[in-house]
Amino acid sequence: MILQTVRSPRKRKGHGGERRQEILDAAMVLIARRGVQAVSTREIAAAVGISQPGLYAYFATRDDIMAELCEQAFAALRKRLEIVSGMPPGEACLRLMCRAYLAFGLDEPNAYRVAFMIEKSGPDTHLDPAGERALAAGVQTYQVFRGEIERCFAAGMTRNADLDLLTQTSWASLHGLVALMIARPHFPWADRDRLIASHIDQIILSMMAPQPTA
Amino acid sequence: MILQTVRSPRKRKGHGGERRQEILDAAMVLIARRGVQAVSTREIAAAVGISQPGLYAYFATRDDIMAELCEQAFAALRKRLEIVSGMPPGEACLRLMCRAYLAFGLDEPNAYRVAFMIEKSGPDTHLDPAGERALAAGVQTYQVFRGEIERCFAAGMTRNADLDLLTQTSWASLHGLVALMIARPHFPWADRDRLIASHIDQIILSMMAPQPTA
DNA sequence: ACCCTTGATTGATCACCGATAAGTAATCAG
DNA sequence: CTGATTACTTATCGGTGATCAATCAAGGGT
Repeated sequence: MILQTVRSPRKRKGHGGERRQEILDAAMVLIARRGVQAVSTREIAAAVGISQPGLYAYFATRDDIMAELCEQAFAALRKRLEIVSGMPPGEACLRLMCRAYLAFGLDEPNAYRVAFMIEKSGPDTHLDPAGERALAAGVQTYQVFRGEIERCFAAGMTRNADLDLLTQTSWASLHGLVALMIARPHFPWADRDRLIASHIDQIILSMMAPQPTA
Repeated sequence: MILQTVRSPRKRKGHGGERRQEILDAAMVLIARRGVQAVSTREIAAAVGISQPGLYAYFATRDDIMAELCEQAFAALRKRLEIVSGMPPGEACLRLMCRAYLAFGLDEPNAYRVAFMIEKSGPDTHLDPAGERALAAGVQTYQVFRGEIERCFAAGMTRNADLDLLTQTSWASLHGLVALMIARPHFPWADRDRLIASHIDQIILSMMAPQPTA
């Protein structure tokens, strides 16, 4: 595969953050084309027209690049979720937010993968700096999601269950559908639109039903 | 890390299928210890006491080893799900099956990862042989899951929605919780037991409610 | 007892990976 | 013009999955 773009359309005089974003953009394009795991630092470097070690002037690590892309992906998801922030609270608002979440994951599977489906390694319990940043971005997005649910509940939706419990259950359900459909596209899935509708119904139903957990 | 076991406890004379399972067992142990992505063919070979190229007499590819482990993982999940096959159909049966699913994923995160969370690569649409086998194992397990739901529905549970739709929605929800909790253990999760209870409630509720999708 | 075929296993090697070290070329302040 | 700083390079390291020709252990035929 030919990887280099214009072979260094400009060199020298790289004044700060410009190259940095160039690298991130190139990385995202390559990820979309060849998959997250398959993209190498050499490919990224070639795509922006610099040598492979040149990347390390801007990022400490390959994972650092991924972490930055992860932050950007979470920001994009956050933006999608926030389209409901101006809506009157209620069921329609929550439905739309769920729909926005699924649309993001299914429209931009690679951004979604970068945000949610990169696992650092095994069972070692501590977080490296890149992992910290990624998690923080995730938590921030979580809080937007949670905030909207809270708003709808405060405005009179009946269920009085634990807000975090309900938010995490709902988020996990949404994630499950996106992650599975992305990761296993060859599975004999039911009709996509009906599946989405069914899934959202499930979530909304659990939000509005009287709390059965006890 | 010291990887070799007894440094080649026995060499030569690998008569057929015995070595094969040895390799798989060693691979699974190493995966549990160091993570799926971090385990190399050299480590696996050293653990069973053969050279690295020696693996390729038994498996065509590293991914082939993973595919075989994937099949074993799905078989283990299937076995867990089948504990409800002797139960009288009904809500309790479905609840227990959901609980069994979550227990498998959370008890054996690495088996779960191998089964569900290994992504081959990017957006190339076709499946390699290893991927085919993994998918087939997944479908087989799906059908066990689906079969139990069908049995409960046939025995009088009310909802008459599309069975595949409901099964896939439920499976996806379960997967979402497991996948997220496994992949992001540092997220500020709610209390684990209550989260599990809430999640199962959500799924059961959607199964028993009258079909709202239209 | 011998040889010789067969197949399991190996060391050597390939291309590639992420990362580091040290040197070089361009730019800018004075 | 000089010196320092920045941006980048080449060379290299150890590790990866995979391939290859060579080798070693066993077994059967004679």
